[in-house]
Amino acid sequence: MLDLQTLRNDIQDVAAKLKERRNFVMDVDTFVSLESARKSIQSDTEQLQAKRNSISKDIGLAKKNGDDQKASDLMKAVGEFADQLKINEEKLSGIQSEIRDLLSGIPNLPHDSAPIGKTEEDNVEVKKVGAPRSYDFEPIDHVDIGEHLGALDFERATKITGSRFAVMLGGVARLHRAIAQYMLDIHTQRHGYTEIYTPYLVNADSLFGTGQLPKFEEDLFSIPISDEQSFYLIPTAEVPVTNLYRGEILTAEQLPTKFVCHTPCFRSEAGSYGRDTRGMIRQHQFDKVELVQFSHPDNSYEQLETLTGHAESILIDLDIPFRTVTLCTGDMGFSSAKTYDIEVWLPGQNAYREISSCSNFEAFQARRMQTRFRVGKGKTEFVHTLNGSGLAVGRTLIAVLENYQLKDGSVEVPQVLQSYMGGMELIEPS
RNA sequence: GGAGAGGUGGCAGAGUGGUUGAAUGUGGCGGUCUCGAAAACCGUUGUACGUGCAAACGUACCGAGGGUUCGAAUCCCUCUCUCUCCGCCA
Repeated sequence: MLDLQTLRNDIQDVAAKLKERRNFVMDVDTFVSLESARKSIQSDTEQLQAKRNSISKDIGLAKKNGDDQKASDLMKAVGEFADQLKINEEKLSGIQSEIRDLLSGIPNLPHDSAPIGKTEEDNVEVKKVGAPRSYDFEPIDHVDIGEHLGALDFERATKITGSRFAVMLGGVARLHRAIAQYMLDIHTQRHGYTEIYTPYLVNADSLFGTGQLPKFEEDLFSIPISDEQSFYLIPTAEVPVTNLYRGEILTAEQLPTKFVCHTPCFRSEAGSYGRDTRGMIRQHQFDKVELVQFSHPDNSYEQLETLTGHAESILIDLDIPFRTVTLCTGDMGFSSAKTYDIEVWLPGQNAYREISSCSNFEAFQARRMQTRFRVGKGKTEFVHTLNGSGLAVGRTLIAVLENYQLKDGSVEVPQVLQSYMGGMELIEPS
């Protein structure tokens, strides 16, 4: 959510920036007319409320003094504007919720350092680490590797549930677990994150807080629990972890607070039919190790750099080539002010594919969640929130399988993961 | 799942229709005293929004949302959470 005061003061400026950078057309006229209506109705309403409150106090006093005549005269006086007050109050709350609805559908303003562009073609590469290795055979993709190993079973997953699910077996299932364990250990021990375990089902308020609702409900799996309430399967650990401090006021000393959380993620992938239908790239369910930070506004951009570095370090340790790009303004998520994507090299696709997305949301989520901090006894201020995948476990598994494949169809276990695999150095066909 | 009891300020805990944004205690902050500290005493101590250059004034908020009333922390309804007992269960 953008700052309402800023919108009131600089609506044209904000609208121009949103158009230029996000190709988002803001309904300025509606906003301006709602605001001016709000202003006059609120002022009228509060004046009437003040009048009613003061007369009501006098009624109390009159009754206390036994002056029933005066009391009933005063009650009559209130009656003269009671209807008007009620109408005003209803109008006001209607307008306020319209303003809120409008506001909650406006995406975040990109940071000045985010490159302006429309599609992923306009993303800017900032870093390229490691060179794709050369193979003396034609590298195959993880689906074929999994098949050779007898360790990936998409058909049975489809039978059990449906398309876009996977079953992993034996060494590959263990490798998947090892990758998650390894990432958690690195981020807690080397990078100072606190491990956190959270619910996988969240309520609508939490999804509003991080920006998935109200606009992107079709991307979520929901579970109705009563006529008026649903729980939602988390699309990312960002949702429960960031909402940890929803509605709370932190102290400045608590910043930055850093959490790492391993969860499954559930996405309906509506609107992506036909894309990445082969293999594990795009699933309804996948595991992810997520990094979340609550930061002081003054250094959230430095924190974004270090957080991105934390995610990259996993690929460096695994010795898998990757590149990091700054997303252009047109390719960024709704809530983000700046995003780096880390793209891992997949020999089976002969391409770099997204494995992590690291974003600074500035106060956009904090404002929706009402997460603030206080300096000493001073005024409260919104925190900045950041998060990044560190990394997507399923895609890391794919990257390991494809980058470490051997000619005979077996797969080497990366050095750093061997201790998590009971010393196993090679995954062979079962 | 059944029965009962409750959600009040950082915390504890009063308050069942009328100057109650809320007693009292405690914690926090400022001060007096002291070489300093403790103790004691005095003062202060929530959030958000609106109008305003500001000072200030006003409005809303006692789990959430509705309702009754001139007036609601207090009465009514719905939801939610916590606790106790029973049942079930990893």
